[in-house]
Amino acid sequence: MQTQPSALAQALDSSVARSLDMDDGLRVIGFTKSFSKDQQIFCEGSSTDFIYRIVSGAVRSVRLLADGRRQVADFYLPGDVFGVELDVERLATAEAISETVVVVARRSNLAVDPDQSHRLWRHASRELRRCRDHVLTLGRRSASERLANFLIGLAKRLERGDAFDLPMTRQDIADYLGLTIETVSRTMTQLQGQGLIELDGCRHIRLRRPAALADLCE
Amino acid sequence: MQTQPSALAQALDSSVARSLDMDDGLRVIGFTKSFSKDQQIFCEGSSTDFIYRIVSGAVRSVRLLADGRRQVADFYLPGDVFGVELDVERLATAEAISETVVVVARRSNLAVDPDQSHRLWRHASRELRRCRDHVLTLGRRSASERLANFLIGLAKRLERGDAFDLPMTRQDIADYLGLTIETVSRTMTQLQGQGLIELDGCRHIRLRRPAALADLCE
DNA sequence: CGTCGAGTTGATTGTTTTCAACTTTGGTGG
DNA sequence: CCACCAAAGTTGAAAACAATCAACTCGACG
Repeated sequence: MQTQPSALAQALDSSVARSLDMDDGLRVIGFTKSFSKDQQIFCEGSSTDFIYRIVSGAVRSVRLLADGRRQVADFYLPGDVFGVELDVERLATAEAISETVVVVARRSNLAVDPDQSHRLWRHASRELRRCRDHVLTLGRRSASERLANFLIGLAKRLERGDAFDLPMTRQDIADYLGLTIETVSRTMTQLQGQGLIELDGCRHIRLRRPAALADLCE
Repeated sequence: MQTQPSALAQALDSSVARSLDMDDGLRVIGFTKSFSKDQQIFCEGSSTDFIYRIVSGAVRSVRLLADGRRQVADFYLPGDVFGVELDVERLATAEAISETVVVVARRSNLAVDPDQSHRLWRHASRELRRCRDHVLTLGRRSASERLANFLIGLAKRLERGDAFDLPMTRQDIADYLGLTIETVSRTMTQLQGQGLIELDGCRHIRLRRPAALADLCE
């Protein structure tokens, strides 16, 4: 199964097609493509025919209200697949948070294999689960619960143990958690004051008492 | 394709198996089953092998935090299919809001037909879309924006024009919108005061200026 | 007609936002 | 290498919004 040369595929700034065996069994032949900080990967309303897997860097999925209020729907980290949707049009915009490399594949090339198709749906299903957890957080948790929950989830996904670098800015975190940047900042300080986390610069974090943090999330 | 008699199918309190041609093309042979107000249809952690379609009544999907805070993930209305998930375990509990009749079908009976399977996923996809809209609402909208958005969406789904009965209590609305019952009540009164809606009793609503309501949602 | 659950309204509190000033960080060029 | 600058982050004070606590009203049903 070869990727057809396409306008978009040819426009990709990567040169070599690479075979990629995804963790979850998704076998994809795609192209690597690099994005610089804040560069758009796809935008709301665009076609959903391409799916992506992050090689390095990080991505945010963003939606805007008419007056500019911003909601970050999700973050994607190295190894994550994103952009899998059955709808024809994208509902959100995807942007690179930092210098980011992704593998791009044409969904229609995968979907012909029912087995691959099933794996694609597994991703959509994971997405739905994350989205539902997000609803619970935004609907019913306080600022400190939101942040604690966020940090624990991030630590787990980054697989770096209890010390890691935040890939995103305070503004991104705020827009993900439905808070303001000031509230995120204050809550970070507060968690640090309680000895639950340790900040070294504003990006590097260590979870000092992960269990106590987890208690905050209920 | 016949439904196998199963422990659960036999336990259903309905007698006749009925063939149902769903609006969206889902062809299902299932059983009808009735639920009384507040009765559980399925609970968190249970198997996802059955899917449901509402014949009459209404259903809420609910998640709870450890301390009892409640989040309504979604409402389902007559004609809606719910309970379609790829995960093995259910993440939320489904409860009848009022006297409710549903058709129950075994997902594994449908999924063998790739065409039916595709239609099932269409539902999951719709669910994801609704969930993402919910995130945007809970993350970034004020109480009056949340309520206006909710009422407009409900009016559209109920297909009764601008006047309809709310199938759910204030508490359910509050738990769906991430507010308290008092805030929902006050916001209703406020929207009425602005001439945007008209309340006749606490259940019957008429949207007097749908366009102005829609403006509130941005 | 009385009771109970649901809903509304009022007063007050508390959390988060807003506005503003200040500090830190990271990158760039002298 | 250091100084400077802009962007990002923090902190403080005040305001706004929604939550909480409490009393009251409405409506359905016996």
